[in-house]
Amino acid sequence: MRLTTKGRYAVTAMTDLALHQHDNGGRPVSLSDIAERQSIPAAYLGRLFASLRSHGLVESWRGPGGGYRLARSAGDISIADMIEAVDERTDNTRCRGQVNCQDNHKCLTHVLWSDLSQRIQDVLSDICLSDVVSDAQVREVAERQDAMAKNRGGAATVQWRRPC
Amino acid sequence: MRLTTKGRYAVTAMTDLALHQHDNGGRPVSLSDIAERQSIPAAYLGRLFASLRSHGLVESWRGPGGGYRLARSAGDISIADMIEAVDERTDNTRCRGQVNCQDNHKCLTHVLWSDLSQRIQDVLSDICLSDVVSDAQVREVAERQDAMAKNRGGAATVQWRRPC
DNA sequence: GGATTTGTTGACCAAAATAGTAAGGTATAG
DNA sequence: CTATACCTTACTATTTTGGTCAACAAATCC
Repeated sequence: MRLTTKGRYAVTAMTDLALHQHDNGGRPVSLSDIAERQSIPAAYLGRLFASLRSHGLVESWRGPGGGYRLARSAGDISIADMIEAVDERTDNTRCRGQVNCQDNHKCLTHVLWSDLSQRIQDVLSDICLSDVVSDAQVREVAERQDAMAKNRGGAATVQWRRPC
Repeated sequence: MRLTTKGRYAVTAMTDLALHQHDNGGRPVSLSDIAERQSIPAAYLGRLFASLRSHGLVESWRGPGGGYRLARSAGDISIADMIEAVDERTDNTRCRGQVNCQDNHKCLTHVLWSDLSQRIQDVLSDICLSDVVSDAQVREVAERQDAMAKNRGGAATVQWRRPC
């Protein structure tokens, strides 16, 4: 599990999604809105959302008025879930999961690292999206971002469609 | 703080050093011995040790019989210390420590990430080299590695010299 | 003093991963 | 039919990583 820009984008975008999920009567939140609010390249973010979707973290709707919504409750999505979804595991141990990496036994690195990465995984699994969303600092930034956003269009009509 | 091969090498090599510090009457442990035992390219490891040294984690002696020893007690060197020493911080937030990364304020990513990386830092700061060395699995691998090593030369004479 | 050993430093390099772009395709609303 | 918005693939540029090499400096041994 590595902390990289890709994972950061994913967490940021998911946080934005969680924060705006109930705007406009709960209609899906569009990619371009998220990208603009969070200053993330839209085309790049689109690919990240494809991963988030294939990992079952979000649902998507196509066509006008389409966009994304969380597929599970925010309390049920951990930071680890989001990072894992976009950060396709490029094996961390160089041992390719094998146990006979040196002299037909485990190498020292192997022993050290599996424990260490598990601990980090645990930390990230222990924080969920709802924790993030309810954080005071996060709310403060979000409110400023909303204030910044142009008021585009009036209240939308509530609609329900089946996700893709 | 990122978990990469470089940091893994550092932790592995430091662990090896700690384990063999009292061999041969406490004379410095040579780079080539560590590299061979842990299957790490010697030239590469040499550069990592240069970083470890400049960060005050090891002391070095040149010339025949030279090598490295821990500069502090193993209980006083954390995993975070070792990784930080070799993994020259390539700023994790893209905001370059600035606080006005979006709209003249903190961006959401900034808020999220500084907290998250702090938590990981805490985990890695909480484990020290002596914890690693006393781990049962680690000792087991180390003993096998020692058994593997050729018996080169008899007991060396004890010597004391000032580090570089 | 000279050869040898061992760490130190800098320049350099190749391969991989990352971050990002572009373009064509599919589904849906109106 | 057209505009919207997600979906997918292919491509590219840049950065980082992991690694090598050679020259150099210090210490020891003879």
